[in-house]
Amino acid sequence: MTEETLTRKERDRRLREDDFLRAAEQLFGANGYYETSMEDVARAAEYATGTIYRYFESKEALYRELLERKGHVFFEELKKKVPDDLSPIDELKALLRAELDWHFENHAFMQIHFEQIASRREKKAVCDLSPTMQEKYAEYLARWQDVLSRGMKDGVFNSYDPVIAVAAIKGFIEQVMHLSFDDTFEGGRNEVESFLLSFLANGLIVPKGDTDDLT
Amino acid sequence: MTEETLTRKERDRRLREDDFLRAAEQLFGANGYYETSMEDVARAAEYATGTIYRYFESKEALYRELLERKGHVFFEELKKKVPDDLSPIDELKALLRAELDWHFENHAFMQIHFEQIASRREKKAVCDLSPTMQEKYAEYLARWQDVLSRGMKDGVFNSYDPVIAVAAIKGFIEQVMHLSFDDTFEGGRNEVESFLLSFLANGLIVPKGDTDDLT
Amino acid sequence: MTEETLTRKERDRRLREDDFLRAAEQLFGANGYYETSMEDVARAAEYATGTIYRYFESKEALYRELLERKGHVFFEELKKKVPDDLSPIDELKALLRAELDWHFENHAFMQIHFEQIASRREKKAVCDLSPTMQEKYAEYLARWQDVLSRGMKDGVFNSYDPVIAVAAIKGFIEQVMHLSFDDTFEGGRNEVESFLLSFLANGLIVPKGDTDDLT
Amino acid sequence: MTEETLTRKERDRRLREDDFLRAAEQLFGANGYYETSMEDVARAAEYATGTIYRYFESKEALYRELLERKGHVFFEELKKKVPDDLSPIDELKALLRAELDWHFENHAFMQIHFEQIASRREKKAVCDLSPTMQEKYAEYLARWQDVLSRGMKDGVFNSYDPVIAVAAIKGFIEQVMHLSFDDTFEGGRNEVESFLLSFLANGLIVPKGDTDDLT
DNA sequence: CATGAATGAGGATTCATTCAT
DNA sequence: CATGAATGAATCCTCATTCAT
Repeated sequence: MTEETLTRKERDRRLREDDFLRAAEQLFGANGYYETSMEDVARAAEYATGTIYRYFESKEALYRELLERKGHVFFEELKKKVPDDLSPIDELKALLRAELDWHFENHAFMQIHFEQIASRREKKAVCDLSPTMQEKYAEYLARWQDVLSRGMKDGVFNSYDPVIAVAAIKGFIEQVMHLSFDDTFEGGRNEVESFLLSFLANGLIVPKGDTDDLT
Repeated sequence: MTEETLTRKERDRRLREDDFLRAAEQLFGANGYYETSMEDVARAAEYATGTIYRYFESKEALYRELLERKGHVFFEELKKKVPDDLSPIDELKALLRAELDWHFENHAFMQIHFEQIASRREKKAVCDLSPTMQEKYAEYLARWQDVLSRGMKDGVFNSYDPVIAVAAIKGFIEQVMHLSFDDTFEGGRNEVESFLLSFLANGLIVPKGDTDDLT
Repeated sequence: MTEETLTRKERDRRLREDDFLRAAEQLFGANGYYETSMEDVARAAEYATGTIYRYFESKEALYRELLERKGHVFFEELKKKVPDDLSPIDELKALLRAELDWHFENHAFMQIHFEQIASRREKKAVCDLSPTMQEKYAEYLARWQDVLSRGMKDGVFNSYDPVIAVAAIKGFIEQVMHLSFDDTFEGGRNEVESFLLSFLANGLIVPKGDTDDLT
Repeated sequence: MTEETLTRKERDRRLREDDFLRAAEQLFGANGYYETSMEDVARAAEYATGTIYRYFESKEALYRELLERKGHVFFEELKKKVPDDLSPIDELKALLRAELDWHFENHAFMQIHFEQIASRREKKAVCDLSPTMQEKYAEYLARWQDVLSRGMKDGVFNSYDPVIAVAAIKGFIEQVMHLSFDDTFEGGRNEVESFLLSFLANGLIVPKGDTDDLT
């Protein structure tokens, strides 16, 4: 009985938290962290200003929690969608598809993520992530690097410094994603996906017989 | 005489403006727009707070002017460094090198640019650029697209939607740039450049005899 | 039956009230009125926040009630411990001892009392006492004054304005009490009592033959 | 020239600070720390709310500065008014008079002091004083204790624990002061002074031949 | 009657902007 | 034209109090 009560309470609490997190996601995503006031979030969530503070210690805590929760979900989905016994090429494709899924389904959050990422260097990020989340993110990058490294060792990928290559591929994906939310761009998810795979496969420049060396 | 006076005034005015823009560039770059106060800028520029307002209407105007001026310089340099009579491949290389030069010489500004870019979509960008600058930026993208299109037509580049391809290449460059300013990354300008060219030439995936089709 | 029910209800009500008053006494005493929230009180009393308001109209009412009840108890004890047929000297001693007893047994409350006293003048006291309690307090001061007056008339006390003398003696007692709760002070109840009595008897300054007049 | 400018600036700054400190003294004194808002202080000082923050970091800092400055002045006056080559009795009298002067001339401040003192024990004081001021206060208490100790050694004062005796005398003075600001009390500064000296000299209880021991 | 989530007015603080000197 | 003190709107956050369950 006590247990059920607690559970219900816990569930209720979660529901409220989610109300605020959802509202925060939309607003931070649409207007940015600094251009969103706690009152905005409260109003969007249809609560009074003070109510947020029963669930989140501060604006920063709300923001951090949003990053944490969403990050958690992202990594969970990744785990589900990308088995770890694939060949490098298949894993690359699976990772790419999982990212695309995520981007297309979490547009507002990705805006926040980009804002966070853009200011990650130097000291200007709104907040630091929890050690747990930092670690998860590091693991995630490590996975990308690992996929590339394995593929290079197997000879199915060209050889690059995996650290650079991962950064490059991710920037590449991100820009294409950005683009795909631009009103002027007409392609859909499929165009984007096939472009990415094709580009990764063939690069930009057509090999020209014996002289395919650019540098 | 009047003319000379005006000129001197104009020149003086420019000097002051530059003082503020330089200070703003450093601070916005290091701490972000919202974490930089006008007083910070004034102090860094060694003027009084109110003085900024003789040169810039508002904080936003200062920020916009910074983007405008720097953008202008960037496009000027591009014009100088990249002649317009090159073959697609050479122009691509020249564009790439010019961007790399710029990135490495304007680190603080690029931070600002990334912050701006990250929030470009939706309504959250700190400010809109002037029509002139928007046009220049559009021309610049068009130039990239044109280079790619020409190369595709000539058969030296693989065929993609040029709009996507440009976005991809730019995201790709930007991330690698970001990385190159990361303390943990050890490569220098040359590593970065050769990586980019090589990746553009060869892509990631090694063509495997007859089955080089990934999709 | 109705009567017994009411009685039980009444008794229950009292029990709840006492729970809150006890908690409030501890917290107001330890942290002060303004640094104690109603939620703090509720938690300490092991009730929900809202429950307090079934028993006390407001935070101020809770505070006032605390002063009233405790004041009432204090005056009751005084009545019990200090018979009213004593000689001035014995009554003085009895009053003093009763006060000391009270102080040592109600440390937290005395903190509150001191906070109240310190801000009694002007308009800054947290609340006014009820007329009843004000009257009781006035009577209590009057009793002190009466003791002194009688003693003066009898020639066993030196002659002073009784109003000043009472204030002085009470401030004197209070400070010594304050001190006795200070960690750095090592004396106990007995030291304090004997000091007070001795000081009242002899004053500070040793009479010097014929010239014991200071003024 | 530069020097004069700086001096003028410094002086101006001091004047503003004093405006705020004066307003704060009145309001904190009259209504207490917690019942005084920064807006109240600003309005009383005839400035806008934000202006205070150019002079004091926070409400607490304003309060602390008030205690510090006033404390400093008090100790300065004490130094001027009480030479340190007096006999114990004369020094006692001089200290007493200096305190009375101060009390009568700084009524509002004394209210604040009492509020601070009342909550000094436990953890509820609004703020801690600076180490410097704490030291000065300790020295001041030490001086009182020293006067008493010397007098006791010389045989002109009765022997008590100086720590208790000082507490007692100060409480004694404070209450009489409090009283003197009460509307119902009709005595003035002289009555108060002569009462205090006389009480210190003779105590309350008339020595009764051989049996002057009360305990 | 108890509960504790929700409320929202109130207060501390910040900072872009103004303006008298 | 420079100055920097003053401004006050805007924002974060607290907490006494209410009220639906």
